[in-house]
Amino acid sequence: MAKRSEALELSVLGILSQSPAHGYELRKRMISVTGLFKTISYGALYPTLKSLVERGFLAEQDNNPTNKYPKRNRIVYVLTDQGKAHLTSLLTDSGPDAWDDETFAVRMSLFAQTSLATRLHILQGRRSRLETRLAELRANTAKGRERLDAYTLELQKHGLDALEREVRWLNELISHEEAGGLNRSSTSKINKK
Amino acid sequence: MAKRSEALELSVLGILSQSPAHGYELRKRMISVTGLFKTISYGALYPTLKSLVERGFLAEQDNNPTNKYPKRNRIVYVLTDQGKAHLTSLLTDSGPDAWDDETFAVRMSLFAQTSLATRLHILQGRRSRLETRLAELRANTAKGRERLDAYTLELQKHGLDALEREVRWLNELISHEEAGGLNRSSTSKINKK
DNA sequence: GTTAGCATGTAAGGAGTTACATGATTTT
DNA sequence: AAAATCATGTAACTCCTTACATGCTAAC
Repeated sequence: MAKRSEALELSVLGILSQSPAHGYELRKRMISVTGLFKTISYGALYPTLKSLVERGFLAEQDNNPTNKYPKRNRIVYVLTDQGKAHLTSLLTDSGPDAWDDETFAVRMSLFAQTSLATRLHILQGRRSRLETRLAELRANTAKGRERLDAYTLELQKHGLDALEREVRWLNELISHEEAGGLNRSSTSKINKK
Repeated sequence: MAKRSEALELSVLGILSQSPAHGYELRKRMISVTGLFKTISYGALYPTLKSLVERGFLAEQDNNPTNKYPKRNRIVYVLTDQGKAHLTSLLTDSGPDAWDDETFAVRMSLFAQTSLATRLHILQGRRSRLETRLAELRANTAKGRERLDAYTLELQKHGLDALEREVRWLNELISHEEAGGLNRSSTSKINKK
């Protein structure tokens, strides 16, 4: 249970850990990070915020995010200490959900707040998840012989290609981590050409 | 409304247009084509089949798909004439839903049953959808300057790269279509290197 | 003979979208 | 002053997953 909701909550907590924000703004920031994949409707966002407040993870700052825009009926949300602790624990105990397409991106965008061990755990888990998919698809392609038409073949080829590419990318990220993390080494070596 | 359901129904009808099958088998075939992206649970599949039967698009062949496995309580589904017509019309009048990630793959896997005009329409629609996303992301990246950490940047770069790659792929597919379709020309020119 | 895989189905519940409802503020 | 955009929220509805319930057949 709680599959996507975990990803949503995680990204809300993650963004708020960087700076407080109100719902409308939150959504835009979410799109810019996770937006490669999905957008979230207010019908999902506001109830989530409400629930996080009820559980003590967020507090409603009645106004002023320290900058522009005088006053309005905006509600600025801030992480509570409990919320920070919750975020840390979510980030640390990553179950197999963390290898999912949607969740992985959110988690990686929060890597800066995690330990090397956690990062490696997630990257390797993701890689092995993709390798399993890859193996299944290849077995299928080889065995199948289901006289597929040119279009379906092209589609499969493209999908396979994208998967292989992501695995290579993960391999590079893992090497970098093992050599001290992305922060330390030059990032330009990845995806250089 | 009916967003995913359309994709589900489309892929059921599409697969059955190639040959009759029962639910269990159908699901496996679905995974092999669309499986790059998602799998479907029986809790979704069987009710869908039921509904398609009720609407007259499918008929239940009580037994025997002409081959092995003597008899069992398997239900083999066949497209009715109405179902064929429905499939054709779904394939032809493709609204903006057809550019969605999930739906696009299903539709492309059925390209062999469509006209050149339909194929071009979908490929171009998909491309312009991706180009819009791309433009938004780039604008965001350029303007933002939200001092993102190395991990988030790497993630964005990878996402951008994948998007650009898909656009190039679509461009090649479109050229090939304009030159007579994938069937006619050598497919090896695409994704050769 | 018992485990593993084939095969179908339903009920409860989760998670999110769409559509609606409302109002302030900024831009034209 | 109208239009666009910012901003929050709720209720109904849709679609799907999970968990359960059932039974056959093949393999070990």
